[in-house]
Amino acid sequence: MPPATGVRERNRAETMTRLKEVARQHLAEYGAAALSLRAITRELGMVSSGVYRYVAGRDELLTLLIIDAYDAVGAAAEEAAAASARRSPASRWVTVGSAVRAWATAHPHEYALVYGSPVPGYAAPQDTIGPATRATRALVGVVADAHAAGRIADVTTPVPAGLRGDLVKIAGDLGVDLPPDVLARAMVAWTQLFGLISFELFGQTRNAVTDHDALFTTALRSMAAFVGLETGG
Amino acid sequence: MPPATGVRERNRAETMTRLKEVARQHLAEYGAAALSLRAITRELGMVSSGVYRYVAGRDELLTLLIIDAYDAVGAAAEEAAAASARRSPASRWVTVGSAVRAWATAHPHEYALVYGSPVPGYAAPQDTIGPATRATRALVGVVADAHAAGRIADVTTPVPAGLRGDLVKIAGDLGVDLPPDVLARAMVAWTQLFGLISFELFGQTRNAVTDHDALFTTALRSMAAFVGLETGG
DNA sequence: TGTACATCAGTGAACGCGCGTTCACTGATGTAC
DNA sequence: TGTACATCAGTGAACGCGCGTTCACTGATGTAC
Repeated sequence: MPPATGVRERNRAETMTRLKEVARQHLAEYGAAALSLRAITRELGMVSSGVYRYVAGRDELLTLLIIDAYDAVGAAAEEAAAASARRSPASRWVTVGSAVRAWATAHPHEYALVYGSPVPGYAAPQDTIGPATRATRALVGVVADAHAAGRIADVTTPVPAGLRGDLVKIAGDLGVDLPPDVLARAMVAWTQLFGLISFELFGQTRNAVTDHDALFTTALRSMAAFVGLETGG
Repeated sequence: MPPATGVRERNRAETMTRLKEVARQHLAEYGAAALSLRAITRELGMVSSGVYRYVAGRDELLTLLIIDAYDAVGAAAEEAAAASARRSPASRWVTVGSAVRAWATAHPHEYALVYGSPVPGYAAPQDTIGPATRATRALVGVVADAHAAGRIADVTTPVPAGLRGDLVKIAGDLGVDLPPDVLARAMVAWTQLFGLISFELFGQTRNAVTDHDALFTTALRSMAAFVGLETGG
């Protein structure tokens, strides 16, 4: 009785998994710019040309890793959002933001791959767009949940005409129901979060900040208030 | 009558200038990771080994470019701060922030060199620390000026103990007189600014934001209010 | 002013390196009858 | 169940590339007397 999946198919899937694992390790250790097909296949115990049975070339491997990274940070954010569903909106913002930061500090090169300077000579294909929005959707989702529950302070931010259309479209793309001015504040908070993470990981606050945990918590709480998210239970 | 500066000295200074110019061009065109001594000397019309009369190696050239970039963005920020000295604190924040963004969009690879993911295999020496703080000092200076003039709203942000010491030291290093909680808000606004610029330049808002000018102005105004900077004249 | 020596910018050849990708091949796995 | 052919994962050699850096050199510029 031959197994439902033949030996070839199983081997292939297994090798593909190992390939991605080794590639991820190399990315973590040396960074994206230094990612080398030859080095990876060497570590796989395979001859360098063998990799072309699995990926079309270096760019395709990078695309796989980018999708992986977006999915990983997206999953971390979604989990944190789900786990904190019953807490106050402000507390959820802090929780989800901290989850993103925790993932980033644990995987600095993967973070740099997707949120840092673009890899020279590489153009991201369409496949990366979907996974790219997962983390954003989780963060904005916290704001949308708060809005739906009527737990956002009643402040209004002036939104110029040129931006209004963008915000309406973004809300549609993310599948959330948020007034433009609230979404505008959420985007400001969103960029603040990633700006702070980048400064920490890329060394901009070196020689200045020693307690990044404290800075982060303070920043996240401040931005939750800025967005208008309610605290108390 | 021989000139005060000999032919050799003049030639050397001129070649050094050209070298840095070409290097900057290559950086702008191909990015830091692709910066090649051979390509640069080729364009200089010099043989590749000749460059070692001017720089010790690739890392030293990168250091020169990093210092240049920090100085350029710092100068842009300082000019904007000085030119807007008589305007309201909030207006100055918008002005200085916009100047930083204008420089960044005009020099994306230089921006990426200093605020993007670190160049693999390169460790920044001490020489880059001084110039690195110029832009920050200009931005925080706007807040400090407002504080000195009593033009910051009287809100307080809770600052955890671990962060307080960092903030006191940072204020000292930057040579500004600001209470820790105001400086904490300034840092949040500072990271927001660079986060938004990075998202724009690195493509994170592609397919979503079409009017970056409007988003920027909105974000800067919001963050000025967040910090507590007064508007009106 | 003229001469002898010292400095040093730039040359040209060479080193050893690792890279991505191609190509014809072998031999194990799978399939049709 | 057995045989003949098809598929395809992985091999091994080779291609051409550009890189950073070293080294002994030449010839113009500078300096001391």
